[in-house]
Amino acid sequence: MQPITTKLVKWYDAHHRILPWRISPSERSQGKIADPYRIWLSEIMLQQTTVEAVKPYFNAFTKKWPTVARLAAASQDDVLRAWAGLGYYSRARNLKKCADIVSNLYDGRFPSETPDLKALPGIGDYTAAAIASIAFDRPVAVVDGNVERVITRLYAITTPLPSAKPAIRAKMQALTPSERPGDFAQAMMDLGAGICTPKRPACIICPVNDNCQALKTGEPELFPVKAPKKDKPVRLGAAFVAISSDNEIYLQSRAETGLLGGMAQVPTTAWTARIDGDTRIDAAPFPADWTPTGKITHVFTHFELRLSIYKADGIAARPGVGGWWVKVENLHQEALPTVMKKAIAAAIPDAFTKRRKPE
DNA sequence: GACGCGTGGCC
DNA sequence: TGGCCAAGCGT
Repeated sequence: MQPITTKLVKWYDAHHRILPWRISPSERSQGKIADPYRIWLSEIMLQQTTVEAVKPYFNAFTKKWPTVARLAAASQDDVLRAWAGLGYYSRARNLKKCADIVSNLYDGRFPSETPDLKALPGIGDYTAAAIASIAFDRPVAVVDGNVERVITRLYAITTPLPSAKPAIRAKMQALTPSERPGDFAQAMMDLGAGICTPKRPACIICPVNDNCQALKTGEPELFPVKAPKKDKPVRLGAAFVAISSDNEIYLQSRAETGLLGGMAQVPTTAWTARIDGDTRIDAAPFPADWTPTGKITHVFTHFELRLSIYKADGIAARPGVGGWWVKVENLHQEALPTVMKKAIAAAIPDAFTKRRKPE
């Protein structure tokens, strides 16, 4: 019987996904070489984010900024505007920082060894290994959520995550070949994404079902075992959509770090857990006829936000405290996170009616 | 090691 | 429908 590694690479040759940032085995045989810039960009975007969500952003970014030097020449605000909607905005801030370093200190060439890669902003254990493996053929263990699931099932590891991570990494390192380590890593991730899925895995067509200890238990879905998660608190607040007589709305910049750091917002109260369930308008950005116009709910990773939306129409004086006014039809050019688009849409239902993915 | 950090799709 | 999940990182 062939080893697991061999089976998976053969399976990858026959069944790999076609992705905008991927050089397939057949393309490589025709001389195509992986571009570390595109591998890096895709890996940053793919952190905790689905392939389908990433594709349009990846295409927009590479069209706008074909090289790391071009990305380094952009402003952080340009990058945040292009990233708006993709989430985890510290990734975009670190993306720009990393591009600056690679462009200026590394002469535009990404380092190929994992310690050097890990030293760059936004690149941790997983991403350093992925770039070293996929772009530079280094035989390092690439461990993401897919690999954790595949490995814990192959070996029926019952230790809960994250405690099991060292054991998972050791198993992955032992499987990783010196020939085509990048294709092997991508084979593990494609297997996890398409066959060895969290729910209802397709074990019947899995190329390594003979090797799977979890399948032998009869309940492969029970792997990986995870530590219980905490419940989400609810936070409350109010947001203020000011509309001028010229059909502009008032935006502000959020603080550079923390939640939605550097992104745009409409004025808002603090978001606090309160037992009275009420919000007040004494924190409005300027005096106006603030009218309740709806409520929105938005679920972040670690809390649920319920915002009461207030609207004021026909403001002529255009007062403000350090923000700016934007025509409603130009709102899509701003670095507005989804929660703020929801808040604005509560006051102006057709503000974002045209589907705006990136660009 | 635990926590802060977005968003959209799925059942 | 709401809880779960998706190619994690920084502190």
